[in-house]
Amino acid sequence: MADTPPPSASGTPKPASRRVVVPEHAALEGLEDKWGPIWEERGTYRFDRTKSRDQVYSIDTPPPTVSGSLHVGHVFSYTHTDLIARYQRMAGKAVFYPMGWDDNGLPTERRVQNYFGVRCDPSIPYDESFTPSEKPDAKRQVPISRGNFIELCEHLTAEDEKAYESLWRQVGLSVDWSLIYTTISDESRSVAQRGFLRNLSRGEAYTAEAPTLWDVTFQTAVAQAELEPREYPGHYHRVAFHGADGPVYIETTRPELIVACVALIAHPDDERYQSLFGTTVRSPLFDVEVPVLAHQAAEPDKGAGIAMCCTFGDLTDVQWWRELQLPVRVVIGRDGRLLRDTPAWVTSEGGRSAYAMLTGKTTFSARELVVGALRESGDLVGDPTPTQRMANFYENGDRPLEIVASRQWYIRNGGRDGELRQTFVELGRRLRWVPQFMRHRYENWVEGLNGDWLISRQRFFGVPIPVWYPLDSDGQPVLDKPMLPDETELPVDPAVEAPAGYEEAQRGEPGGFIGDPDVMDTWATSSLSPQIVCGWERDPDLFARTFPMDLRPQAHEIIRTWLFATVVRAYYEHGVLPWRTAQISGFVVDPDRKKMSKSKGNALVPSDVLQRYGSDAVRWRAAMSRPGLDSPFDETQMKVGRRLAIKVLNASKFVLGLENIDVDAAMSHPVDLAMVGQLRQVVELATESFDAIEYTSALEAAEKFFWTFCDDYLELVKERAYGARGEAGAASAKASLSAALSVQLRLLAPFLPYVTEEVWSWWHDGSIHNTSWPKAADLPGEEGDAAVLTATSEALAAIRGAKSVARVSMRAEVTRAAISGPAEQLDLVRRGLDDLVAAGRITGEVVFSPTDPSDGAAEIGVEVTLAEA
RNA sequence: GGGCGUAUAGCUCAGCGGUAGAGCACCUCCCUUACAAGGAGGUGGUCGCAGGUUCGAUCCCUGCUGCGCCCACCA
Repeated sequence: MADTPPPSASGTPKPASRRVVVPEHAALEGLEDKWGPIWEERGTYRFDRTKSRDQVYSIDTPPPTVSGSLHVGHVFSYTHTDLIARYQRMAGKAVFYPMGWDDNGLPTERRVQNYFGVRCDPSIPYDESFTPSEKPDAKRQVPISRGNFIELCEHLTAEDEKAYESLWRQVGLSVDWSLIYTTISDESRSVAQRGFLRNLSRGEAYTAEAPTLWDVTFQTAVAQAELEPREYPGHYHRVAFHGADGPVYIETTRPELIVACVALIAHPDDERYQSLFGTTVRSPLFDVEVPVLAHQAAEPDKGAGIAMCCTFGDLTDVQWWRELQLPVRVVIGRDGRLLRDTPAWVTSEGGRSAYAMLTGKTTFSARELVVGALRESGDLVGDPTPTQRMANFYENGDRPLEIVASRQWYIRNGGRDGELRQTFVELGRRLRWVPQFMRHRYENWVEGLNGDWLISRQRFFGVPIPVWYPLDSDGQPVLDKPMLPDETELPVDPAVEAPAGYEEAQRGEPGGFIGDPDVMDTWATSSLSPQIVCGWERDPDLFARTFPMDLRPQAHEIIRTWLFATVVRAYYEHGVLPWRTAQISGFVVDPDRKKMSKSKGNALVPSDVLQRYGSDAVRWRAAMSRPGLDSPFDETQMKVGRRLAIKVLNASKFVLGLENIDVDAAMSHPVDLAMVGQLRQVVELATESFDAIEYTSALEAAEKFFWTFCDDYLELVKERAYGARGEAGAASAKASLSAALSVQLRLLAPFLPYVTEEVWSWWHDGSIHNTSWPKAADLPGEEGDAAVLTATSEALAAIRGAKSVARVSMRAEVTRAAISGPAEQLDLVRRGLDDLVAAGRITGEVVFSPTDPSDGAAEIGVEVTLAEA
């Protein structure tokens, strides 16, 4: 590895003094393996930390979740970022381009469970000699200690991360691989815990006992941002509550929750229930008295128009509970089963015996039992009618979430504070979004928040909440007197370390302490990615040079999570937006326009595609999908990119194979000046596009010109460059060809880093990726008339067309050419006539016949007479 | 229910007040000293539908419709 920073990009690159060496057989194959190690060795992409903030371009790379494999969609979106990184580097910035792995959290735990056939049981002591089974059985998971479990997580993620890095290197991401981070590392843990402690000290984080969305499979709380509504089959049950003046019918899909009913609720304007408001009714089976209340969130046309409110069946229940100040009646435990103890509010004998049959049952069997009992008691009207109801699921779970009351940690995000919410909306408006319309996603989400951000998880492989609680003389934790570590001690694990002033032996003892058992959700760490990579509090010098960052590239599906959470944390800690620009990439979708994802089984393994077409080709295809737009995967498109890369190779072989190129020779020929003039415009267009993060437009401009350059210009000047019409003409052609090639290779370098580097190495020392982005001024020579090339090319195309129609070779001699067109067009053709004559193989006379402009014939036409075959 | 995006050639997409564009695919031809993993030429579209503005609309406005996504709802 090079210790010295890469040469800064400045000035017009000069060819090496050594002779140009064009290989006999140039090919794309093997370029990845050749250049990857050289870039690493030379430190081509190393961040130059001597540069000040205004000379730095810093990128907040998304750390991919380490859960086994990356797919083609990842390759595309990470390439989009790399295009910008490479452009900025060539444009003279010191590019701060780290890479991270998101390896903490549930996806990792789940993968470890399946991979090794284990599960974490925190009550088991650490076993130093533990080794996972050779033949794990995912169905019969072996319980192991938390310590052993975490070791397995670390082991497996380390393996996965190697594979990820190797893929990214193959793709050619110009990441500075010395700037690697993982979200479970000590450094990330320190940052996450420090961030949390700061939030806590400023009152932005707090703990509260509250209704919490709970996944009974994973045994953890989940946050609003992790919800996924899904269709879930159920039945409507029409059930009678007993009122003073007869039965009141409600409809419910969850009869097992009747015991937890705290009120019946109808809309205040609903005529049917006016007389019932203020009265009470008794629940069937359990005979619990509940009030009938009015609330505007009740919808008259839903079900019976009057709802059974339970604490808690769904989020509307939570709203009613909060706004109508209803009691909490918890019947479902964290295991998803009905509580063993008969609830205290069920007082009648009949009610208590009715509950007896439900204790410890799953919600599913409890429902069946309750329905049977209701049918028997006559409180069920008719048969349950099947329905598809929407239920909230944890995005990684497969059982509907329950709502349980539990103590959790929260960070304020405006979900319960309109003013704060508005602050975050405002911050979102100050961010530059690419594409712009993605801002709506953000505003939709922030404005729809209904609670603070729940960050604690009852899991194992994550960043521990850095908090202890003293135990009173009864051994009960004193929750309102948390004990916090000093920032210098971070990271801490309260599960194995004792707080200051305590001995480990006092853990769990009366008068001793306990550690908070929870870990933070992975977003609570990744929301600090700018702080982690920029060295917040660890390396103030680096931080000053890189933060706030320039670019946050990410997928649109995680605007509500990663992007929003990062804005929240940076605002609290630094009072600023964490970056200037958010670049939102679209999805790669399958031919049916469905998002490609591993879980859907339609994901493509990228290594195959990269192998077959080459990295440059795949990158080209990625670059053709514009920011924020979904793009279908289509292999035939890869071939187009590959063809471009091959063309670069071949055209370069031709240009650099010319003898005695004098780069300082005067460009004098009108066709040369025209080509160079057009290229100047392309440079400006490509630069503007890149500055606007419109990499696709930059590519299109460069590519379109390049094909014209090859198909028309190169053909026109080939003979002249070989010296057929004298030294001056040849020198002009060769100087133009070489200048244009240099500029075009650099325009294409961000897209095709391998082939451009290969060609560059034939005639330059050092990497093309450390040279300067081309400027119009790199193309010397007087201002030419760009139209000369266009007109001459048009005439050449007409000659080719005539030959094609006549079914003769392009080499066929033309004994007479009559060129027609508007007079001013013909003048342009005259200026390039010698090249046209050579390229068109015109051996006889050329006549010009101007057309009358009033005829409307604006095009150049050529009538040819061909030599006898 | 609210919002965002999108609709142009068989496919993927540009364009955008002034006579429809590219690439792929398809057809025809051509071994030409950078390139047959190539080159040249060609076929192909009432620019989703209906109104409106305008001398003129694929483009601007309004309303529909299809597709995709985000948010909300979940009795």
